[in-house]
Parts: sequence; C-alpha cells; structure tokens
Amino acid sequence: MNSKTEITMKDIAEALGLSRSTVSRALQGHPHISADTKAQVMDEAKRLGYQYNAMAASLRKKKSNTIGLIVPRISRYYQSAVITAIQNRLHENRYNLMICQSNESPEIEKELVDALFASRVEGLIVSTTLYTTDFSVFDIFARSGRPLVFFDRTPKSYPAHKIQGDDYKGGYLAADHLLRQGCRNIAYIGGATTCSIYRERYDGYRDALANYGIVPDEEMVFFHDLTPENAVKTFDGILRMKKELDAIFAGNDTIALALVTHAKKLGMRLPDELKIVGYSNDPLTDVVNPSITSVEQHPYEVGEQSASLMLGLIGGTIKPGKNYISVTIPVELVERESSQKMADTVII
Amino acid sequence: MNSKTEITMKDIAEALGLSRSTVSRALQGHPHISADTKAQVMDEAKRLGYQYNAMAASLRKKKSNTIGLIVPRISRYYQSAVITAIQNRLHENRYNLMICQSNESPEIEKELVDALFASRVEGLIVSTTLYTTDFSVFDIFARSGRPLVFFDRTPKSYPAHKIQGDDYKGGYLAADHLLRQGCRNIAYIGGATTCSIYRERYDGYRDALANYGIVPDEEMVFFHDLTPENAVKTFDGILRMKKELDAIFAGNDTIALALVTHAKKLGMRLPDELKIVGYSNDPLTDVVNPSITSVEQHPYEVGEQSASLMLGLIGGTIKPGKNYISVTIPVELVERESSQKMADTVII
DNA sequence: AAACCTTATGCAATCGATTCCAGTGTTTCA
DNA sequence: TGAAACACTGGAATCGATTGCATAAGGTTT
Repeated sequence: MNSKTEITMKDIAEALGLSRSTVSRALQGHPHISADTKAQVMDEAKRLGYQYNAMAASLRKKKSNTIGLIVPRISRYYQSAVITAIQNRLHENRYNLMICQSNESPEIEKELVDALFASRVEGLIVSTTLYTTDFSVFDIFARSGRPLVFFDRTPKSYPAHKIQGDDYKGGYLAADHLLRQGCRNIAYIGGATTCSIYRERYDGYRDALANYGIVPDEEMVFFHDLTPENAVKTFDGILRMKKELDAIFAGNDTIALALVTHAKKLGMRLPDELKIVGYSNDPLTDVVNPSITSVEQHPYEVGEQSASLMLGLIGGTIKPGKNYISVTIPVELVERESSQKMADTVII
Repeated sequence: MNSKTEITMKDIAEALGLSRSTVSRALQGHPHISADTKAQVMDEAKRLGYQYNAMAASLRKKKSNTIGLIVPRISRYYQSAVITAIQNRLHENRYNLMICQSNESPEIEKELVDALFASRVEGLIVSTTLYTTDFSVFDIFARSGRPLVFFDRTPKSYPAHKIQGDDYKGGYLAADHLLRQGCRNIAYIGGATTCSIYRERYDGYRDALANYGIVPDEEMVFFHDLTPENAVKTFDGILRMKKELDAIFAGNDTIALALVTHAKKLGMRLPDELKIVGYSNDPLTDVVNPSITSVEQHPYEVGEQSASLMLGLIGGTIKPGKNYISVTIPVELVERESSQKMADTVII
C-alpha cells in the first residue's frame, strides 16, 4: 500500500492534533504525559502501522545501542560459543550486536573496523586475525573514547582491555599431563606465531618439559595454519624422521581429531602408542573414539566477561581511567581416552 | 582529546571557508567538484580526524546498506557456512550484515525482527527456529516492501522468497543408498516436525523404501531435538525393542557421529552390523573413523543464492512482481565408510 | 486574590549528511 | 558581441526522533 512514504511520529501527531513532542514522549512512556493521551497515541500508532525508526533516534541521541564484534571466523566452536555468550548478555541489556567476520584477513578486518565505526557502534569487541600485526587500525576507537575490548586473540603490545584464556597454563597443563602419563617425546603443533596465544602455549609446554629436564626438540615443534591437511602432513613428516614420538599436543581440537583418525588409519594403537591432547574442549572431543583429552577454555565465561566489561565501560559503571583491564580466565584440562595410560581403557 | 564533540563536515567546511554541500560532494568524489577543492577537503578531513557518520547519511538517504540475518544458532556447521557465503557476497557489494541468533526461541526471533526493522535494515534473511509457527512476525517486512528471504528452514505456507536444499531428495538419496547396500531395516531420526525440512526428508525416505515394497515402521521413526544425548537414548531404545536394525538415517552429522561412537562402544562392528548416514556433510564426517556418509547441501551455494537474490531485490534487478521466488539447491550423497558394504573397507 | 505549584503539552532547535535548485564566473560559438 | 554552454559552489530544506525550555490550565495555599 504505502511503500513509498513511511509513517512517522509526525503523522500520528497530525492525526490526533497533538505535537510531535507529545507523541514522542507518549511512545517512550514519559511520566508527564497523561494516561489518556498515551493510550490514544498507542492506538493511533497501531492503526497507522507506525514503526519506530531507531536510526533517527540514534542520530539525535548519539546512542546506537549497538556493539560491534569482529572475529576471524564464526564457524569455530570456541569463537561461536563466546559470541553466543556475548549476544545473550547484550540482549538482556537491550543492546544489539553486529557480528562480522574478517576471514583471517587483516585487510578485511580494517574495513570492518572502519565500517563499524562509521555505523556508530558504541563499542567494539575483537578477536584479531592470525596475521594482524599493525594494531593502529583500532586507534579510531581509542581516540574517540569508544570502548575497545579484545578477547582470545589479544594484541600483546597494544594498549586495550583484554579478556583471554590462560594460554600459558593451558600449554603447561597439557604437556605436564602427558609427561605424567609417561611420555617424554612430545611434539607441539601450534598456529602461526604472529598470534601470541600459540607462543604462550608453547612457553607453557616448554616450561613443563623443563621440570622433567627436557628441552624441546626444535624439530618436534611446529607453527603453521591449523588445517587438518597441514596437521596430517606434519605428522607424516615426524614419522619419516624416525624420531621417537609418544605424544602430540595439538593447537586445536579439529586437528587433534584429524591426527587421531590418521594415526588409527596408519595402524597405530591409541593411546598406547601415541597420546594426543587437543585444545578448546570442542564437544566433538567427547563423542569420538577414542575421546580426546583437551583444554577447556570456558568460552561462555570469556563471552560474559567481555560483554559485561563492555557494558560497564559504556554505562560508566567501570571507570578504568588511564588503565587497561586485563582478565585472564582460568583453563583446565579435561582428561579423556586419547591420553590414558596403557590398559586404562579399551579402544575398540 | 575531543571525545565530547564530533568532527563533522561542517567543521571542515568552516575551516576551509566552503559550504557543507561542497564538502559533502568532495568527500563522495562528486564530478562537479574541482580536483583542487577535493584535495583540500581530503587533507583537512584527515587533519581534523574527521570520521564519516553512516547513520546520519542513512537517515537522509533512506538507505542503510545493511542487511539483517537471523539464524537459530551460528555454531552449526551448515548455518555458519551459509552465513560466511552471504557475508562475503554482501561485502563485495559494500553491504553490511547484522547477524543475530534466535537461540531456537520464537520470542527472541520476534524481538530480533522488530529490532532489525527498527534499525532500518534494507532486507532480512532468515532461517527460522524449529518452533516458529506464527510467521506473521515477518509481516512488517512484507508490508513495508523490504525484501524478505528465507533459507534452509523455510516456512511452508508463508508467502516469501525461499532458498532451500532439496530435503526430499536428500532423504530419498540417503534411504535409497542404504537400501542398495542391502539394508531393509532403516531407522530415521529427525528433528521436530514443526520444521518442514525433517518432514520432507522423511517423505523422501518413505518413498525410497516404497520402491522396495517397504512401509516405514512407525516405531523406527523419530522426531525430536537432535542432541547427541537424545540420539543415543533413542538408539538404546531401538535396541531394547529387539527389532531388526541394520541402518540409521540421522538428521544431522553431529548425532550421526554420536551414534557411530556409541555403537562402537557397544561393540557393534561398523559398517558391517550397522550402517549410518548423516546430513549436511560437516567436515568432521571426513576425519572420523569410520568416516561418515552424509548428504552435501552446498551451503556456500545456498548463501550465494540468498545474498544474490537479496541484492537483486534491493537493487531492483530482480522484479518478482506479485510472485515469490523459490530456489531449490540440489543435494548429493557423499559416500563414506559408515555405509559401505561388508568387506569393502577395513575399520581399525 | 495573589502567588505558587502541578500536570500536561507545544515550540523549535538539534543530530550530521545529502541533494534539489539556484547562482556565480568562465569559456565557447554563432 | 551576445547568448548559450559549462564548470563549480552555495543555500536551505530534509530525513525522523528527541529534549530543553516555555506555556497553559487547573488546583492549592496564604
């Protein structure tokens, strides 16, 4: 019918012989407006099919009620779990979330930062790409005083609020566990070191080994894209070197699963011959055979903390002054079959 | 420094002694503005730290360059793959995407529809919750002439554009394949029937059985929430009934995997004793042991079609008139180990 | 009856960018 | 030389909602 012209408050006002201010206030439930007028306005709004224009209101109020979020990929279990937590928390507080994917591309990441800024999001939550090294793209938020919170993949040297898992501890726990299970030749396959989380997990791994007087063998430590294909290739490479190998600490659960499957195909008996530990505690680690030991990062907690921090910063209930808040969420090891000592479990 | 007042075009205009119109045009690269003026404006904008306000522009232009998207959950492989495709396509066309999760709740879904409408998204792409039965919540989009496109979970009876996988065919292919492998007692575990896709897959399954003169056993057909726990419970229930069972057609890959693992734990030899087919061709079906036969739905294609349709409808290059466009994306069966005939493959 | 408070409403500016319609000054061509 | 064409730029309204300030009517107090 009326696809050309939008019904606005002005239309309601004119239809009722009221002013636009009164209509606006009535619709907001302002206390100075009489109950009678409010009812009239509501009715007329419904009758005309009036729809609130949040953009116009945002412009005037300088308040968009929207937070921006940039992640490399929404498909990964951990990231999507964090996002869900963030969105739930924001939704409770009547905030919208604009979710964007950088696809691990720093260029796209920059475009998204600018686009979200232009859309006047009130704050930005980010997990960077693996290859982001120039963090100045985030400066516009810092400069304009709009809150900026990083989670998971946080920039080591860039000043900003950060919520992250305890990656050092995660690496330590994983390696220590494998050592306790009797392993002494533990490989590490992590992601690109431009991203600090893999470096920190390595540090934890290294320090755990040190407790046992072991220095990591450079040839058993890998940093590369964590795709199943790459992981399998790396694994085959290790085997070709004819080195002793009794365990692998994998950078994520997807490749841990790929390694488990590949090792089984090669006829290795798991976990007797080879123990594997993954990272993130993806639900699938629990439903495969053997189930895979992994490091729980509590994504829901990370998300809640990120969202709460953001809301606090926007609402002014959190005033960090010149300081930056850094929250480290504890991690814990979830032991499953893939790292059991011999004879503890039977794998079919 | 200047967190209170924003730098606007007006500031640039005043600094340069130009009018706001000229500044606006210069910034847009309007051909009527001299190269010299443009350069001056650009420089001054940079110097002052000017940042474009997309909201103000959207209000004036009545064009937000933003599309809304509502899905039940972003964490599921198929959905997130579709979203990625949509976002990539929109990004190429300088459109933003507001991704929202309904968490399978019709109430939240309604709130999101209203919020996105209020934010003046130019169109809405939706995959409904399992329990959405009242589709009138989407009426505001239809009424205002803003494009509405459903994908995957599309409302059977609601008039709108739809992009969907061929679920009937998928069900047919899966069942037919199992029949060809020699199975005659095939269970079906699908999701809630309020959602048409599970009903259609069932129809395909039923018709495939009919070709072999088989009528589905009501006690071997299940419609419930597709969680691993539920699936395992259902499976145990079937076993308790002491019925003949040689195959299961599972509603998604997550439960297919859970069933495979559970069956192995029970000491069943897969695929000899029991064959399993999943749905969606989640990458994990390929890396588990045995790898799982599944139905590929081409999520990337679904996403591209959805985004292209949306862009076409907005841009006016697609004019459906009073008609609604319905695109069905072909599906295909990807055969893997979990459904091989005896002795075709060896499972370790 | 004057002063004062309450309650309910209206006026008009404002948020920041866009764009139609003019209005300059310069060039070109008959 | 006059007129038309052209290249730039400015004025001012506009998008739709919000809000500080003003105002009016009615009620209460002294």
